[in-house]
This record gives sequence, structure tokens and C-alpha cells, in this order.
Amino acid sequence: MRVLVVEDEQNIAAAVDRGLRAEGFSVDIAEDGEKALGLIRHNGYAVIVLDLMLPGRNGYDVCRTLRAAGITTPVLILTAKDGEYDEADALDFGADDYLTKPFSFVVLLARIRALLRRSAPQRSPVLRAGDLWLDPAAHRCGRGDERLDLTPREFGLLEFMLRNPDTVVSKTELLAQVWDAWFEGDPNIVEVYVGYLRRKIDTPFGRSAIETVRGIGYRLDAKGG
Amino acid sequence: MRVLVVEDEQNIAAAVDRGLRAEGFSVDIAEDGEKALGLIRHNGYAVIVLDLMLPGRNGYDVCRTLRAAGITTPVLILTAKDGEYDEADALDFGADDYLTKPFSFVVLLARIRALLRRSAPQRSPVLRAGDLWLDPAAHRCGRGDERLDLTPREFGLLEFMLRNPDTVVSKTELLAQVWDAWFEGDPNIVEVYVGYLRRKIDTPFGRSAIETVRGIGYRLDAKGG
DNA sequence: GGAGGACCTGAGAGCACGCTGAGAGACGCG
DNA sequence: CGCGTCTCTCAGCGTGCTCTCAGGTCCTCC
Repeated sequence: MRVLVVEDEQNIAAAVDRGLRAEGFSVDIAEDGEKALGLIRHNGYAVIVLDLMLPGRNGYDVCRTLRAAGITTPVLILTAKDGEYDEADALDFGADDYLTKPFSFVVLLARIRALLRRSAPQRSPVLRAGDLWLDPAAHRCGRGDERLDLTPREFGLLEFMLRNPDTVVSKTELLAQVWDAWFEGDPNIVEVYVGYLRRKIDTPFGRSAIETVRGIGYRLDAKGG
Repeated sequence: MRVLVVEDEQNIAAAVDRGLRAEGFSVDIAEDGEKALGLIRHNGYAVIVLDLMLPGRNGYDVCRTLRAAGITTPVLILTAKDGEYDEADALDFGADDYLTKPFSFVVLLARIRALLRRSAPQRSPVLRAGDLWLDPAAHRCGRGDERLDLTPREFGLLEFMLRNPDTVVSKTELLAQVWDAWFEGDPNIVEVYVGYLRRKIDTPFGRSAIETVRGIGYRLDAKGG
């Protein structure tokens, strides 16, 4: 569990370092914003503890740069209550939590733990049915080694069916879940898209993962057909 | 809950081992791919945590071998973010989730729990009468290992009778429950469909699950005939 | 033993359901 | 502005399910 502490005041940095290490964290220290960004670029951190008042690029700047680069690592901001920045502003520029100095180490630890807990379930695992797989987070899917190229609607349909394997899902349910709850168009659209999907995930492989249950709906075979 | 951790770095392996044991898991450690495959072949694991960088057969190799052998145990890949493998490639060769080093133990635990939740069988209640079974959610039924192919009306009829085993159900009741409450056609339809059902679920097996109670209705034997 | 009623079953008509190809409209991109 | 992609509508078609009907069988009761 790796934590980056960005803090220019030596005594505070040392205290936090010692405390976190005692709690089993692996700690890196950066004295200014530039060094912090360099470290973040080359290492993965579970949490970043970031002082706002820094020489050179301040914490505000660092945090925005991070977020702009698409890095979603949880950031905990440390602010001195001197009025230059309102504490609540921290949340506006991409921080996940803030703490005003002076702070007790116990509180800091509790906040870090909370951030770790919060960021834990960010990614859902891959959905599978036999050799058919779909990664909702990466928005990719395939059969075995072969990647499948689906349109957004096709992808949504397959994802829903993979979340309900070996279960018959009705066409109205599919309309409500994959299209809108208030969908008013021709329900035949479901049949059309099931047809599209089959031509991509089943026909080329001589399989039949999606089965028609006449009068009821469709079922995705948990073994992939 | 048994977990296999395939990791050659002693300190990481030890840390994960300690952490998972503290959470109540039973943990095995394998230092390389060969040992991992041997352990997997002889033990059943709920989850496999697999480092990509291993001496000898790497994680990529292990994962593919596993899947080729038809082993579907959830696999969580650990990758060092050094660019040799794209993390998302893991999904292509059969992993269920991935985590880049360094990772926090809290995150690892959350991911393992998510995988376990997903692979946990969420059984819907299956109706049974002897070796005759019917799964309403999957809309499937069969006798023993043999699957039965029923039409929607036949399926509805069998489902209703399975929900009322060893009970005489009248023809008017069947008409109301399996057809419409306001059914106005020829009541003979029930006899016709009971006949269809018998020819599919009884005759081929030399059984008689559906008994006629003359003047009253029909009864499905709870032992399947 | 015969009559009547209850149940079974084969044949076939009708049609509902689901599948598919063609194409229109919306949208983004160069 | 033209092109390609995606979404959705529409209509035609074939399959096979549902149901009716009529004749046959079996049971029950007089």
C-alpha cells in the first residue's frame, strides 16, 4: 500500500512518514509540486496526501494537472486555515477529501483508510459465459482470443444478458434496461438487435449463446452456447 | 474459501498471505507457474491471484493453459506497470480482473470479494418431482440428465402442476391458471395438452407422472411417476 | 351387457411470433 | 458537403404453436 506525501515542511513530513510506515504503508515524500508530479507519473499510489502551500507549483495546480491527465488516484488535501483557500474549494478542483492544519495523526489515518475503502470497488470484474467475455470498465469484449467489435447498443444488450446468464429475459425487460424505461417505439427493435448480435458472437463461431424462448424472451447460455 | 497466490517475490507473497489469512481465507503460495499448475490440478480454489512476471512459465502462459483445460476458476492478475504487458491485455487471455502494482491490500481484498460474489451460484428455486425438474427462471426443464423441449403452453402447464404436486387440479382450474381466467373456448384443450405433455415427459421414459382422476381432474405424482 | 359419459388422440386450419433484408433518418468526421 | 456508421422502422416470410373438431377408447352404472 503505497502513499505519496507532498509536504515541504520537514517536521510535518517526517512525522507523517514515520506514522504511516508504522501502520504498514510504504511512503514516498515529495517537497514540491514538480517532484510530486514526476513521482506520480512513474509510480502507482493508492493515495496522495497533498499540502496546498508549496514552493513553485502549489497543491491546487498539482491536483488539477493530475485530474487533467486522467489520473484518478484519491487525493487528500492538507490546508492551513489562513483564509487563502477555503477548505471546501479543494473538492472543486478534484480532491477527494481535505483536512485543516493542525490535524491529529489518528484523524489523518482514518481519512486515508476511508479513501482506500471508497476507491476499492471502482472496477467491476469481467463478465463471462464460456469463452465469451465482456469487460464493462474497459468496454471490450470477445470470444476466446478473438476480439469482437460491437456497436454501443449491441454492447449494452450483451452486457445485460451476461449479467443475467441462464435466465430468460423478456423483450419488455430488455427494452426497459437496454433502451429507455419509457421506450415507445417498435418492440421489434429487440429482435433486430438480437439478430445483429448473433451474427457477431454466434454465427461466425458456429455457436448459439443466445437462445430464443418463444413467447417469453431470450436466454444467454452460461456456457457460451 | 481457498485462495492460491502465485507470486515469486517473497515479501509480497508473505504480505498477501498474512492479510488473506487474517480475513479468514485458506491460502496456498506458488513461486512459479509450474508449481501453480500442479496445485491447481490437484486442489479446488475459489480464486487464483496470479502475478504476470514469474520465473519459467509466466502468468500469461499459466492463465491460458488453465482456460484451455476448461478450468473456470476466477483469476485476478497482478501486473507491474512497466509496459511489457498492457494491463487490459489480461482480459484477452482469460483473466477476470487485474490490478497494477503497487496495489493496496484493501483494494486486493475488495476485488477478490467481488470475484467470489460473482462466481457464487445465485440459484433460483428449481421445481422437482422425482427426477423431473423445471427451472422457471431459466425456462428449462428435463427428466434426469435429459433436457425436455416443451412449447410455451406445455411449459406453463407443467410448471403449474409442479407447483401443486400430489394435488388433484380440476380442468377449470387449469384453464383459469394456465390459459386465461376468462377462457371461453373448448375445455377439451386441457385434455389435448395433457396428452402432449405425457408424450414428452412420460411415454419416452415409460413413466406416468401425470395421473387422470376421472371426473375431477389431474394429479402430478411428487415422485415423478 | 349395453348405454352414456368422460377422456384420449390424430389431423389439419389458422395465425401469432420471431427473423431478416431494405432503407430512412440522425449524427459525427474529414 | 459527402461519406460512413449507427439506430430504428417497416413489411414480407416461414415456422411451428395453438386450438378445433371428430372419431375412437375406456370406464361406470344401470
